[in-house]
Amino acid sequence: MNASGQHTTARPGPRSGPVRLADVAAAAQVSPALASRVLNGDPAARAAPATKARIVEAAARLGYVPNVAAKSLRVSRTGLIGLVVHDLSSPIYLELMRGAREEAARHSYFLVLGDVDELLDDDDAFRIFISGRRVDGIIMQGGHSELDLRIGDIAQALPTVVVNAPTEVDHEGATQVFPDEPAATRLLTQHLIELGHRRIGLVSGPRQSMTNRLREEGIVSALDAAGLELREDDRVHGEWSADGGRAGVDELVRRWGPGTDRPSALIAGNSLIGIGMLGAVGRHGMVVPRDLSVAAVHDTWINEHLAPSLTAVSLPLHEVGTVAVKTLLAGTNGDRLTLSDPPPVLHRRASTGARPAG
Amino acid sequence: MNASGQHTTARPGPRSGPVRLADVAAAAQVSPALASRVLNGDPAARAAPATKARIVEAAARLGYVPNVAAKSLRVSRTGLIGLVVHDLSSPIYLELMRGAREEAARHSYFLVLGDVDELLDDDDAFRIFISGRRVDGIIMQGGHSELDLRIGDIAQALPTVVVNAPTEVDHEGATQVFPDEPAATRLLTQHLIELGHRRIGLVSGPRQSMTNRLREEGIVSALDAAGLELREDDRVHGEWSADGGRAGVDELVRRWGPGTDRPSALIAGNSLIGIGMLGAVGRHGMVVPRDLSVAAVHDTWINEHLAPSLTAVSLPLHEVGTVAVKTLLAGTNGDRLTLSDPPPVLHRRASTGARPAG
DNA sequence: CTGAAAGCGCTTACAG
DNA sequence: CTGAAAGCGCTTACAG
Repeated sequence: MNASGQHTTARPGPRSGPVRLADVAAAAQVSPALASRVLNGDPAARAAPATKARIVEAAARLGYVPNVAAKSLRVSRTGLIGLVVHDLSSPIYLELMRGAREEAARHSYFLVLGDVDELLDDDDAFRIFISGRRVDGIIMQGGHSELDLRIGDIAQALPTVVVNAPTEVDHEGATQVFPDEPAATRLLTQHLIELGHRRIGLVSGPRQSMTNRLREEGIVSALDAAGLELREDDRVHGEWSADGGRAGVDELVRRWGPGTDRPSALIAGNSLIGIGMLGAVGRHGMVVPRDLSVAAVHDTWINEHLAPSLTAVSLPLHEVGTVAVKTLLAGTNGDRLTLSDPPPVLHRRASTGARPAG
Repeated sequence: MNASGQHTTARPGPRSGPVRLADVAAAAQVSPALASRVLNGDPAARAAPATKARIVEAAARLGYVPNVAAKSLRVSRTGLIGLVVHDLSSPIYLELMRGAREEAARHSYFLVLGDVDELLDDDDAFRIFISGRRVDGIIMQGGHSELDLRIGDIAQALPTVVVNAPTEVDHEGATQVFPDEPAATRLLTQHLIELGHRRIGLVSGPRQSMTNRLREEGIVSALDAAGLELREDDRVHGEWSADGGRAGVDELVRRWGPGTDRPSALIAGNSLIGIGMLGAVGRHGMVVPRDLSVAAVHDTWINEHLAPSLTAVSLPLHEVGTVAVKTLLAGTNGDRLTLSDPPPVLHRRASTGARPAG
């Protein structure tokens, strides 16, 4: 159109690939630099409103979506958080994952799934995940003895938050976030005491695990306040699973023998154990709660649908997930956060009742 | 040390940041190009074994981990697969997620979690996830009406595999992977027929959902082969949840009224519904399986621990996950794969029994 | 076969 | 305030 007749009409044909920032800039007749600043809301960019509008409009019209890899390379941020879980088949931590995912989304972050065992087995995967700047930070479930040993190393390479299961020792730089476990089991125990139970047993996970110890601590303190105790022969430790719950009840029944005095109520160390216990108690010919009350840690949707429905105390797992992400993104470091908000809540259901008169 | 005294001793101080390919190359005294080729196992790189060893050794010694962002930018591959799920609180698809994660890991891929509703609500998130080259491909659960409508668009932007819930129509370019639903419910129904049941009811998810239709198809065909039918008034459709199961039983009981003839067995459209049904049946004063047999689709670990334990047919969800990833990475396109390996397996448990004599 | 060079698409000191 | 230029760390045609 102009004198030379070239520059205005001879615009390069539409590029085949995805729209780049340069395309937007060209369309809006500004430099890529300015386009970048405006699109990213840089306050220093005080272009004329009309110019800004032109850039935004061009981006929208062309369907511009920033190339994440290029951005990452430039700013050394991936927009990803690694979530390392023990076992993707346990529903207990779904709520935690959910909380973490939601909070991440609020910050325009996405979650990348890692598996503890795989990461430990595959050195390459471990290195890529941890040191390959594949993620900006990592949230991992504590309580896995082998992985716990490496938390220090991991935290050195990457912002790290350990959730849920506190570890023995503090780890240089790793933040820990977990629910107030003793408060939860205290509540559960008090409920049973109020129902008249004087001897209360426990089926839980590995005895030495921090999680078990904290949960026992709450039980013992509540019993203690009532002048009662958690007897050595009334506790069984095993797996954190329904099978563990079943095995625990089997073991207790074996110990009791016929005619012996026995606890009138049992606490399940977690929700899976509780489910297993309920089934096992029935199989031994006892009726819950008439013969034995059962109450569990973790309030999941299943509890309400079990027969009998399972009394349980809720743990703020959703919050653990959100707080873990917040902490990670805030760059807080090395703290140990015990979540007390929301506090554990007792959900009374059909599996707990008054101590039998006998 | 040499004449000039500079070049040998004045090696640049160790760079502060992470080790780059250039550092490895320098340490091994080769070009970055060769280092890249050797480290990536490029068969064209036929350097002397000693040279190769030097490169590998240098990489190991320096703890070199490739920068994922730089690699991505260069090769236009992220090494990530997006997994878009409906509801991170449903345990049913954990097995699918697990299968997908494992298969992804085998190919050195990681999974990024997306949420259907969030992606639909947040246009930015949707665009970044789908078009930002944030992931190399996407696996999404079908059966979400709103998202199903956009499958075509998504598949156009990205290799897409729809799992589990087949959609109404085929989508240009999207592969679908799902279990053999009719085979599963056929097995379940045949089991009940063999137990002597002649009238069998159903509590399932939304009537028009493809998943429900396929599951009904199997039931009807098995009944048909035995000269029986699925009566209109013996089926209830609602949510795919335990609450849905409970509501379904409530509704059926209401319909039956006192003294009426009624089905002697019910099929649960999925595992959550089955759990809800078991609880509800008990609450209505009926004993399973004496008064009513219950059998469900999906064999999860919970079934065994319910009271009574729940008869169920397994679906190859783990395989759906692995096949989805394989398909995605193989670049296969536009097929509809019905998985028949492993075939559905019936797990007989205590919730199904012979038809009462009455 | 190997190396020098270009370039993936961004952002951001730096100069104007 | 804006633009030209450099550079994030890789890989890969291209030339030798």
